[in-house]
Amino acid sequence: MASLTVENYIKTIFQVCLSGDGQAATGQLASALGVSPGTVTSMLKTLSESNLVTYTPYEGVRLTHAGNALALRVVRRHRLTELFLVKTLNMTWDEVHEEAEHMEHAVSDRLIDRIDEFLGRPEADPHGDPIPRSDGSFEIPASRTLAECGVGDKFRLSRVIDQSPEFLRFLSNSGLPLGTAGQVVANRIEAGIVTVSVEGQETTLGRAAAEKILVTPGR
Amino acid sequence: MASLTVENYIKTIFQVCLSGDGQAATGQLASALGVSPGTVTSMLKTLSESNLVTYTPYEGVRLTHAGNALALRVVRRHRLTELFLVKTLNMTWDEVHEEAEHMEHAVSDRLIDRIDEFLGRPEADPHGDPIPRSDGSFEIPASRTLAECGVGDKFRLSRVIDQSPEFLRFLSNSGLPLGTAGQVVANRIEAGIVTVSVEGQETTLGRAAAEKILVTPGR
DNA sequence: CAGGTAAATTAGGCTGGACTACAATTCCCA
DNA sequence: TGGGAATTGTAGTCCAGCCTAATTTACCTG
Repeated sequence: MASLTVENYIKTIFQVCLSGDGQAATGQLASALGVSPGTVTSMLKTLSESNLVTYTPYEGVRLTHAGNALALRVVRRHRLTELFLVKTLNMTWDEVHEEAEHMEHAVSDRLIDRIDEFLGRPEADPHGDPIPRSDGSFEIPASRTLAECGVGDKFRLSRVIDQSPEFLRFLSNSGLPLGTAGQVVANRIEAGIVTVSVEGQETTLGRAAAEKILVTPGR
Repeated sequence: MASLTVENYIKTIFQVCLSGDGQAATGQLASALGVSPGTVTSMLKTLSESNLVTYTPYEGVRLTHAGNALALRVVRRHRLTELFLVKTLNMTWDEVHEEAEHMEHAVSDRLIDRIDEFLGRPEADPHGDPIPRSDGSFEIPASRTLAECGVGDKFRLSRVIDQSPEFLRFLSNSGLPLGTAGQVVANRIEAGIVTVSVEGQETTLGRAAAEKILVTPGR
């Protein structure tokens, strides 16, 4: 049985690998986990001995098949927990991450499967993050960032990368919850802004914010 | 912030104290927690230094005010979690204890308060165990064991002490879920059995089983 | 009231997971 | 292409929790 610490390392390696070149560097893990680089190095050896990762000193770490499977289980627990809290208790998308961060290590896979069934086998969590399935399969739907859209593009807001409570609350307050349909009315690279129109209402976002929002082509 | 281990020690001390003379012995804690006696002794010193317990070597341990408050918070989290799982996912009373055992350390008090509200501030969990309130108050309703009832007594099944899945399933299968109303038709101390009638159906229990079932006077 | 037994404590040791300080490596640029 | 900066790795230390074995205490009974 993987310890809470091991699960967190594996999950973090998974996320860093996904958002980069498929490898995770010691320093990235150290800052993501809030521990010192030396601690990460020694843990990577441990994980390597457990055959959860392949580790090449001074180069990086990547998940083995077993490591990937564990990461997907942890991510699945996290995301289904988030959605469960939203659906049952009417919690908001900015509240659930913190709770799920702890609960993901405490709920059994059996319980998670029941939650999955109760929720009707959802594909995504409240932030639009795809949910790994119980058979270990995992697909990331195609999408692009709002910053990549051209003027006139119609879109549907499908996923939010920056999940800080502040950003999520900003989106809610701006009438931009998940699933929102809209159209890009301006995208000025020089000025670093993107303006969208949603139900007649225009909102302007900085480029950094627009890059944290994923969209699919709108209707 | 109390560690998972500390929370488990405090909760166990609480339970042992309640079911006995208000003190917990080292050996009782060791077997309840599944650790060696020596381990308990050293942990009791730690807890004592944190002012969660008062510890007298060779005599026993009892909770301080702070220790009692912590125990009630853990018990509250456990019991509300159990009821939440039963209400939302239709889990059965023999399934939820194990899950709650882990989740009680992972859910925040804020989340628990929302669950409490969602459930309508219930008084008892699926086994009839009373739920400590958020203000720290805690009352144990008066009751007696089925073994203490006399022939002819009408009762309502209010709480089950033995919460092993096997026993709970036995009760369910015997038509004796929580809340069942019935009447004692025999109580033979020499034979060590108690026979009850529920909706015309008679069931005979051993004395040990009858002592694990609490009842309130029926209508 | 002496001695045996059961329970509790002490002593010493181990492992997981963290730290700091220092050494090695890699990278990048002049 | 050499050298400094940034990144990694190594070594040694610490603490929480656990163990076993040896010792001490408390209690009970003859």
